[in-house]
Order: sequence, then C-alpha cells, then structure tokens
Amino acid sequence: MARTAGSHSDITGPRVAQAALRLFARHGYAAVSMRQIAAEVGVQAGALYNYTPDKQSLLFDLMRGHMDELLAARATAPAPGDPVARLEGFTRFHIRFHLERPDAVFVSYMELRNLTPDNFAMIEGLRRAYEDELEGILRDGVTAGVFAVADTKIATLAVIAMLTGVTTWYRTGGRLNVAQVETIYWDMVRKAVSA
Amino acid sequence: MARTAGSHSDITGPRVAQAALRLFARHGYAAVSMRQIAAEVGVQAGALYNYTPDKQSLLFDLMRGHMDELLAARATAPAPGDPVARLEGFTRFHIRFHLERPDAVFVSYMELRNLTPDNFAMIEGLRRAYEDELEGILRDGVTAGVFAVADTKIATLAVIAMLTGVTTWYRTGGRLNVAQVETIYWDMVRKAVSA
DNA sequence: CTTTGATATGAACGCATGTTCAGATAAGAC
DNA sequence: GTCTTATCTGAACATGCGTTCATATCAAAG
Repeated sequence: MARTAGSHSDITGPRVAQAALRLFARHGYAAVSMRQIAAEVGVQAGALYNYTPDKQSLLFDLMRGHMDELLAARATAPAPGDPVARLEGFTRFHIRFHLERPDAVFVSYMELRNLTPDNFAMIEGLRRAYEDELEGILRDGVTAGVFAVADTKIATLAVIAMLTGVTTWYRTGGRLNVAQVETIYWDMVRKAVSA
Repeated sequence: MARTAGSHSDITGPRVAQAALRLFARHGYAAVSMRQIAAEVGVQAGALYNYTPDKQSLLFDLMRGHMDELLAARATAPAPGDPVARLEGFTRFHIRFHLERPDAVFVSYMELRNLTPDNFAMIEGLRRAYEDELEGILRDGVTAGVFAVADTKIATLAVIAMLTGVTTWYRTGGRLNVAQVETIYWDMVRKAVSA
C-alpha cells in the first residue's frame, strides 16, 4: 500500500537512528537485522536505504555522532584553574555526560570490533583526543607536585575505566542521583592520583 | 572421506572450545558461525555437535568455565592479615589472573547479553560471589578505620572496573611486565580507598 | 486539476545461518 | 581378521540475512 501518510523524511530519519541505537545497545550490532530496525520504526526494510547506504554506516554514524557530541560538549566546558580543579571538572563532566546517554556509550565501546578498519581508526582517534585532555591534566598535576602517579598514560586509562564503569550499574530513579555519584567518584579519583 | 585419523574425541573437544573462545573474543558471539569454528578446528560443522548441544551452550560453557576457574583460583589464594594486606592480595590476584586469559575475560563480559536469561543469571551470580569478597575487604577496612569510602558497593564496582580495564591495553612484551602493572594499580587502589 | 518528486512497499536476489542425520571410516576389542 | 563403536562427512532442511528495484502512493507546486 506504499506510503500511508505524507512526507516523512525528516521524521523517519531520526527514528531510524534511534531504533538502531536502541537495538544495537540491547542486542549487539551483529545480532540485530535491518528488518528488526525497520519494524521498530514501523516501515519495511527497503525504506531504511533512503537514510543509510548500508548497515555498517548506520553503526558508524551513531558512533561518530556520539564522539563528536562528546568532544563538542567537552570543548564548551570550562577547564580553568589548578590541576585538581580541572580534574574535578573532567571527572564530573565525564560521569554526567555518560550517564545521560547510556545506549550511545554502550554501543560506542562494545561495537568497536564491528567497525571496518578505516571507521575504527577514525573513532579511535576521537577517543584518544578526549583522553589526551585527562592525561594533560594528570601530567600538569605531577609537574606541580599535587599528583603522584607512576605513569600518566596508565593512570589516564585507569581513571577512564573506573569512571565509565558507572554506566554498568547506574539506573535513574535508583538510590543515588547523578550529583551524589559524581561526588563519590570524584573522591576516589582525587585520592587515587594525589601526592 | 569421513574421519581421516583415529579416535579424536579428547583432542577435538578442547580444540572446539579453544577455537570458539578465540573467535568469539575476536569477532563476537553473534558474528561467528559454527562453520567458522569448525574450519578453525579442521572439521565439518556437523562434527561440532558431538561436543556441544548447540551454539549457546558453547558460549555458556566457556563463560561458566571461566568463572569457575576464577573462583577456584581465588579460593586457593591466601587472604590473611589486615584489610590493607588483603586488598593488596586481591588487587594483584585480579590483575594477574585476568592478564593471563584475555580472551576469556573479554568474552565473559562482552557476551553477557547473548546468554539466555537462565544462563545469564547463573553467570551473574558467580560474578557477584567474586565481587562480594572485595566488598567484604572494603567493609572491614572501613570498620577498622583504615579505609574511607562513601559507599562500599560503589567502591567495589569502581575498583573492579579500574582493574579489569587493564586488559584493554596490556600486551605481553610491552613496556611493562605484569608485576610492574600490579604495583602501579595497587598504588592507585590503595590511595583511592584509604582513609 | 495536473504534474512532479520524495518516500514507501513488497517481492525478489543470492547467500549464509544453526541444526539434523544417514552413511562412511577407522581405531581398538576380541 | 572380524566386529563394534566412536567419530566425522556431506548433503539437506527451513529460515533469515543485507540489499536492490520496479512499482505505488501521496504532498506540494504550478
């Protein structure tokens, strides 16, 4: 019966991306079919190809969009003051940003292996750019004598892993709100790297 | 031409498990076919069903085996002394054990969503049993006044996330050996939870 | 009212999937 | 040297995959 209502391009497009994100996060990229995504949108599978050239691009665009958002949001966040204040700012930003988009976070680090080599390199570059700010903060703190870490690169990865781990257990409406979680993690991060 | 050599049950069985583990870790459970696993073993797909009732059991048995090994290894490790010593023992054990079997670690926490609900509950229970020891150590340390964490449950998850994260970057033959990595992480863990 | 162009359908494409099974093969027991 | 039994092959099964495309539909423009 073809299209049952009017011009839907600007509505269907975002809905395809949303459905793909939701399903990829729940079941994994490889386990989700184009037909499932189409069903979630309320459309036939063929119609998806008005919005993406193929399934791989659907995944890549989601991850690329997430990383762009992350870097853009971080760029507008203030990072002034001494290393301790900057580290606190980074810590709270990271937790808040990641807790606000659990599906995108989940997909962006669980589906890296399903990217083609080129796409993988692109995403990995963006991730490293983000982590580089944290490493810079730690290095400045070590230089200033307020931080003591044996290896800034490892400390960077350790802090990121600890912070991102919050997304595996946090649920909105639970015992703690985001501000409390931020404070708890900031306390641990501060002590972990302090001199 | 059927079987080309003699009785292979005790050789093929482990090889099937190894091949499945390797491929699941590299490409993900959903992206790996029974025919790929069979090819890696050097056998036809049908022969796999002499060793597993289905693909899901192949995944579950790998994860179940990994968790059993983890708990068994931990049970034989000494955990005496004050909370600080116990935490150091746990930290070093966790890093060493996980760095020794990167594929099993990767599969065991990336493929949780591909388990059937029953299988998931089983694995999750084993994981919690492991984490409970760490939480007990932290709680004892808080009681003794040597640790200061706002929430022992969250601190447990934060420490585990940080420690397990080591598997994402560590490569044998790299700049640091396992003992050095243990020491670096122990330093951060100790400070993060100390009073 | 007619025309146009974007948007969707639904069928089809070749190929891959997990799983089953009758039949072939060979190692080890007698 | 025959028999038994564990082990594997190779073909088949129904089903689902990503993707393409001719065709239908409808909103908006003229």
